[in-house]
Amino acid sequence: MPPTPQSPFRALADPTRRDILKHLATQDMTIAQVAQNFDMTRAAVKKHLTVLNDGGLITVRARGREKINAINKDGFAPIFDWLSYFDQFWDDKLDALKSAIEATEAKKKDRPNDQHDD
Amino acid sequence: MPPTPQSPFRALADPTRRDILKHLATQDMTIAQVAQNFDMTRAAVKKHLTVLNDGGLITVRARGREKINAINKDGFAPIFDWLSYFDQFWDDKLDALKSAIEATEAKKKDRPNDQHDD
DNA sequence: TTTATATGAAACCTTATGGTATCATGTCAA
DNA sequence: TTGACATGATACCATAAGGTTTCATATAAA
Repeated sequence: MPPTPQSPFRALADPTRRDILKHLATQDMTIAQVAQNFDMTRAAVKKHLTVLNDGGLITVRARGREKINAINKDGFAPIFDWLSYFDQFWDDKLDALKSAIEATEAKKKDRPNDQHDD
Repeated sequence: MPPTPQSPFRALADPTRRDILKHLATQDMTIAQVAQNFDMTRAAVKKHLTVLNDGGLITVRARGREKINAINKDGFAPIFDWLSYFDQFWDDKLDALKSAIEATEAKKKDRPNDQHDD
């Protein structure tokens, strides 16, 4: 079944799903691994992962009987695109973000191999 | 009653509310004015405006019997803050955004009164 | 003051959402 | 092959969400 495309905004609406993304940002994880971080059943976590996948915010690949969930940075593009519509109203916010980006890049220059592992 | 603080992410989850924000970006509007742009009752639009207000994405001020709804750019800060957590994983996306910011700023310098219409 | 207008609020309906429990299926390991 | 394990899928439940209608209230205009 092809993943039902849906707005990533809906996927971000739930705090549990936002938490899941933060966990997945540190490393790719199986469903069970994700579920370990939450006080709910694996089935519930799996549902959240389905919504995140439908929203394009994660990708899922099989590894034997396991499903490896990984953050999909490209899936966030629609969010940035939508936010950019407001650019002209938010110059100060964007300036701050721009500074943050530059700070991040400077940090990376210091530690070029700061990577997450799978 | 103080507006119930809530996640702006939830406020952005609904496409109608995202549309409302685009309209409010062009000009402040009364509830009735906002409702004119949608094929639903004023009461339904008012509910959406309440959610947007709870999420901090708009402000509401009274003008006589009217309520003027205005976009609240500061309300988007939590969204940028949250997204910035992922900076280290998204450098290319952020680079693109940075370019977009710079392009926007250059454009503003050229046409300081550039306004979009829907 | 009377009437029209703009909003507020409540009751109600339908569907979506977030959760559970249970069972089926596919894959790994003895 | 057999048993354990990771996931898939379904049924079910309670509540939230998005919408309507209706009525109340506050302000504007005659």
